[in-house]
Amino acid sequence: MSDSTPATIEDVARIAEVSIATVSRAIHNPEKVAKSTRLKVNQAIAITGYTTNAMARSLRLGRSNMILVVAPDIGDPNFSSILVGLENEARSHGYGVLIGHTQNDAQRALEYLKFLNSNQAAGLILFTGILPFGHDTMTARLPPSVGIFEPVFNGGIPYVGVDDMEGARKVVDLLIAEGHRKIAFIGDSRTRLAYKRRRAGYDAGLDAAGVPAELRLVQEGDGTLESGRAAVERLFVRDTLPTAFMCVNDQTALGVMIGLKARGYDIPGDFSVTGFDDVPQATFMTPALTTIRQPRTSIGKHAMALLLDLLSSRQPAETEILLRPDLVVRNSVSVPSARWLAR
Amino acid sequence: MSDSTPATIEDVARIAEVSIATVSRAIHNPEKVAKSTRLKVNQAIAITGYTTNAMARSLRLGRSNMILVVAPDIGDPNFSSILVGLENEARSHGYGVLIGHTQNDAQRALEYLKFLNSNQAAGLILFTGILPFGHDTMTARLPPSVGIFEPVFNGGIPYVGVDDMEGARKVVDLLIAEGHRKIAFIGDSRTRLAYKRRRAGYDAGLDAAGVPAELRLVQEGDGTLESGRAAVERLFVRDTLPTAFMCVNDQTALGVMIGLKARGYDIPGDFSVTGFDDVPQATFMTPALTTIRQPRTSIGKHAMALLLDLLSSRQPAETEILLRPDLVVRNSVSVPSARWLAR
DNA sequence: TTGTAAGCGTTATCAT
DNA sequence: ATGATAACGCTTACAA
Repeated sequence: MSDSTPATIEDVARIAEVSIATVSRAIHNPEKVAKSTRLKVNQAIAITGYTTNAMARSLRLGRSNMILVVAPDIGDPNFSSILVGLENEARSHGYGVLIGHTQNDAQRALEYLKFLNSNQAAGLILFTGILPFGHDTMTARLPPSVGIFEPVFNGGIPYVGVDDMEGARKVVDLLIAEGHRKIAFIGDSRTRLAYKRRRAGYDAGLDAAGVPAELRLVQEGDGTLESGRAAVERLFVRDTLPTAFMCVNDQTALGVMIGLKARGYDIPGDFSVTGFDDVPQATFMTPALTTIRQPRTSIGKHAMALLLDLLSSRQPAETEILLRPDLVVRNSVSVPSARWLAR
Repeated sequence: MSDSTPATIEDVARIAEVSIATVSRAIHNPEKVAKSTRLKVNQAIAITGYTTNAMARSLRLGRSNMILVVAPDIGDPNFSSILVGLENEARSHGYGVLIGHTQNDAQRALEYLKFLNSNQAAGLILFTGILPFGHDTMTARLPPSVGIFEPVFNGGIPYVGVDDMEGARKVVDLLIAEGHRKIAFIGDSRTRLAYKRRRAGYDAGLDAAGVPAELRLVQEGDGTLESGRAAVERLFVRDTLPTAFMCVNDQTALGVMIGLKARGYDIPGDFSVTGFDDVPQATFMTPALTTIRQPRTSIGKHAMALLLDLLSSRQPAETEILLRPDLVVRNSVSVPSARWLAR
């Protein structure tokens, strides 16, 4: 009973007094074996504590029950919530999640490719910004894959993201509703599609409200705290100051707040500031940041579900799933300061 | 060349004009094959793009190259930094990291046990608070394992943690140096060893400074924000107020700060507050929290290294590795308020 | 130094 | 409805 080596299908077969083929069938095609036999097998399994050896199974089947999740930075707090969604969905379908951390390093990424080549992973979840393994030719060798946040390989791979444009619209609409007309946009000029979409939402929102776009109010940064602070400095040099700063992400918003405070301004008394992402720190900023929440766990869940569908090739696979982001109203937005309106 | 199915060892052997045994040897025991043969094999490998099929290898070897990491909450931001350390170390030794998320649910944990039974993982990293699989008898069935933060199964499993007592000492010493004598300790009465040790550090620090311990200043909570707030209320009912609140963790400290602010006090003007852990939000609290930093990435690295050692049974394995925590001085501590000293 | 062959635990094909 | 058996790709005695 308390054997040192784990029970194999053969042990089960011996105890149940059937062949190993029958045991295998009893497990995977119960309807193809007689009820009485099934019973015997189940008892034998209970007695032995048998579990299928996944290695042998994968070898035989030619594919594993692992999904490789590759991200540039698994230490990113944004990553972990998505991981929860990915993991839950995978587990409930009998899949395990293998994680890889590329640090945006192609060499690292290549090492993970080996997990795929060596059949250790049946599918792949790719986080934005990676797609590092070689080039187009690579696509052919890739197993069923799903991207997170953005299309990969020019749309060759389906992805799950958030409707950035809608999120940005919600922000602009709030700002407009509060009475703001001079709204700066601190963007991110890096190539992520998400950033472009947030900018598009800004443009569309202004347009819908009949507010003429002022290009001088649009500052391109790189999504870092520092670039937010720098944008404030640049804006203060011009003669046109905004009454609100709409930022491409929370990091940038934090930078903007720091820059504004350094100049002695009050938020939201003198200027309103908004972010995007709702990072964990957003609640703790002073003032607490009004921003857009990414439904992270949900993104993970959907991405994994899509991948699992791909694996069983049940569906032709949608190429894009966009989730609805929510506006989180906290304390960094109020009406435009009379100080500027007066000018 | 651009075959649809991945190359096997047989393809390599055919091209190199040797037997598959020689190929295997050329890969894993290069010194046991002639230089010229090795060359031929390497060329053939390059031509075919061969990668060892990990499934077949693991099946044959009887163990995999995966490490299962089981945590109660993989969404916890503290988890992700440790994960980075774990992952880096594993990868650099050719191991992959499989993650499991138990949500403190024994049922979930059991599902992961299957990964072990089915030979999908060669080793196990356990985060505090899990040890959910059955009881002692289980220990026998466990593969080489390492705990994080705390001993598992009464020390049956080695672990890597932080020297909590030393960390707590650093906090007390700081407080004492600033002139505090009435220092409250807001603890966590749950069974984690770490909490006991932090308390021990508090006691030792007071003792070393010749400050008599006042039991009334010690409040036991449960590590949550709410328990910090509650502790403040309880303390204010007594007649002995502290000048500083030393908290068992950052969450509790946040609760204390909220409670104090609600009563109209200034931090650190009226009271000093300290935490432990240095969670990401600590910088963003107002005031920024003075706390103890857990060397998370390093913990992960050491834990994985220890496990890998265990796997190759090179060492008798130390049962405890305690890392040195650092004091992070920010703005929540200053000298005791004259207001209280005057009393 | 190299080759032959057994066997790791499965699943699936083909008989029965 | 069930059983025998080949094959998945690899590592490692054992022989040569």
